[in-house]
Amino acid sequence: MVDVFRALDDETRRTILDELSMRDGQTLFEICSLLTMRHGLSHSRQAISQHLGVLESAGLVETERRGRSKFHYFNPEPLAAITTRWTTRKRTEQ
Amino acid sequence: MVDVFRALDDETRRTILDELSMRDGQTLFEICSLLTMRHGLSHSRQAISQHLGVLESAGLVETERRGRSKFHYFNPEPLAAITTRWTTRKRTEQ
DNA sequence: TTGATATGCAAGCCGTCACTTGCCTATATT
DNA sequence: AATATAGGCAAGTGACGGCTTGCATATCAA
Repeated sequence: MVDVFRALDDETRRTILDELSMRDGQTLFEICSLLTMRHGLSHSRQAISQHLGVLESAGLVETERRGRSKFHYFNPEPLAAITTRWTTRKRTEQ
Repeated sequence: MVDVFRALDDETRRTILDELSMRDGQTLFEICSLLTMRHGLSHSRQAISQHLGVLESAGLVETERRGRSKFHYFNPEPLAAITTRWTTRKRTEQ
């Protein structure tokens, strides 16, 4: 299990979330292509696969397998806990 | 310069933000005490000092020096950019 | 069935991060 | 002035993370 904070601490993973938030349901190869074409990130397929594994482990990406393809979907729900941790907190006067 | 995502990718730093968000203007020694007493984190003074440096470099903590003491203040503003990056984004239909 | 496509598993390398240790500077106290 | 307090700087260590490489599995097409 990877927490949301670690999952977000990587620019490649953040860019993957950018792409998925714009266009859901992409496969590993499609994501690899977009990262190379639009962001100049030339990583191996396995590197991206591991990144997607981290994002899925943190609950930020959900997957659905059909045939030999695996489709990835962005789930923004875990992001809510980040800000609420420090915004909705009672203050102790000094 | 440290970005917000890296600064948040550490439980000790997140706990420091917890403490500062509850009670602003604490010194290094006060923060060290709280981490040991209330959270069982027994790190050296230098370790906490380095964490505060990271948080300050990310803009999450601001400091004010008076005499030989340095007071630390929580600044939640950089947190806003995290969620807005993925929530306020136009979606491309597939 | 044969070959191509889409992905998974695992080991290894290398850089970075968190933490410690030792020493130093500056301010306050007596 | 001498001592104590609050913090800073820098080098070293151990562990973890990101990436690659090689091989394996599963599905589709011809």
